[in-house]
Amino acid sequence: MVNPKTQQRENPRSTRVRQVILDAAVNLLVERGASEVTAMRIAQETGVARTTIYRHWPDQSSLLLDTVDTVVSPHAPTTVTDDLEADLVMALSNLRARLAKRPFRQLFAALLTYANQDQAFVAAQQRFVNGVLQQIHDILTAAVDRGELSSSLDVDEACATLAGPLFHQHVMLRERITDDLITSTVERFLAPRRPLSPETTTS
Amino acid sequence: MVNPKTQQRENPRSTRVRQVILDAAVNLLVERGASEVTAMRIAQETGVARTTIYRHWPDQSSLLLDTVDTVVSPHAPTTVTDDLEADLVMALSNLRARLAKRPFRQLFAALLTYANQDQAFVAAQQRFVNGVLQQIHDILTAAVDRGELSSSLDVDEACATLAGPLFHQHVMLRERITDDLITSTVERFLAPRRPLSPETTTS
DNA sequence: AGCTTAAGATACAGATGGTAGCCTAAGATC
DNA sequence: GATCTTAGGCTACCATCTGTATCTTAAGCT
Repeated sequence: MVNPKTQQRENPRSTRVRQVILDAAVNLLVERGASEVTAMRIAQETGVARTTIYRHWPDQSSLLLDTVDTVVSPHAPTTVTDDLEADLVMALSNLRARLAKRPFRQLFAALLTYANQDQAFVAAQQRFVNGVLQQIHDILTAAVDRGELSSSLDVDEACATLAGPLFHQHVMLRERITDDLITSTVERFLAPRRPLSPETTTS
Repeated sequence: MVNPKTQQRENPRSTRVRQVILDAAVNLLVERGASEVTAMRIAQETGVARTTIYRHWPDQSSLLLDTVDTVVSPHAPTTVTDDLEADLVMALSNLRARLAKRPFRQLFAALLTYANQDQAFVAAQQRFVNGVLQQIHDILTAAVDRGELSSSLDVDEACATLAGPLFHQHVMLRERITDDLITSTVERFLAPRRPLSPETTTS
């Protein structure tokens, strides 16, 4: 909401209090869901006066938006080797781990719900999903750059092909993502792009 | 909530009123989102007394659960021909149409949100998603039955492979599902299962 | 026609979101 | 260190909303 950069210098007390509020908001979002991210709840959680929260954010929605953006964690740097298949399997494993971790379900549910009514949340959702896809994206573009994948490859579509099945399994079906799903997804993606299949698959 | 089958015979007035309530609830869910499915809103929408709604459903959550189940529309019967590729393209096109239609986003957002706190909604979500996947599932099992696909095929995993990319595109990214995504998804799924590729793809 | 039951209406308690105004202390300025 | 400005703490308040209790009335069964 308030952007510290554009203001002269902010009262350090304000910055501190706002941070306390945001921390509590993040915690509530992750542990209890978006509906619990309210001024009242945060006040009784932190000791900060409820009215102070309203001084920083006009309503629940804008507070939640900032909270959501805070949760969108910084992506770990992508390590790219020369083994495309191994890289992709690693990336999908990381994706699985990320989906399984705490913030994901609550955060994503909140994004979907509010994105239906507020464009700002649509943008937040896109930032979030793109962050989650970052590794896969990096690996693919690197492979294109070094000629291992055709330069005519539609990287976004490839991301959909690779990440889609995992999302489907975890978000839609709420079921476990098996190692097998990961390897076969990568395999299926890579197979037609190889000059000749080294071994016949057991399918 | 109340199951008419297990009761002797219900007052027709009650049945009528409950239907009016549910209809309004469905409409509110689809048009405004789950947060608007409240006794107050429905009362002022229908003219039914607010207290009457509480007589049928103890709280907002159970009313919403029934509402959600009402929206889960009956699946159109699946038509299976002997052209597997065409069938799958058709099924994915139907899926795309279904994702794009009104109820989907609001309904799914509601399911995700409440499934994080209430097991009953987890089950509802699974019913819903399975319904959406029904066609693909039918087509695949039929193909397995007539020997066109290996009997060792994991049908659920195949569903994930086929539907996953579409979900990814529409739900995660909120972007359009192109014809190309559909055909290439089907193509990629079918390719390694063919004895010999009839034509080389342009990838 | 009479009886049972559920809907309608009103009133109430409790929780919550958001605002206003005053007091006080943190921290900036001199 | 004294002073001043600003923002947080506190209290009170209003409006909205959920859920309950109670009474009246009418639908529909016998």
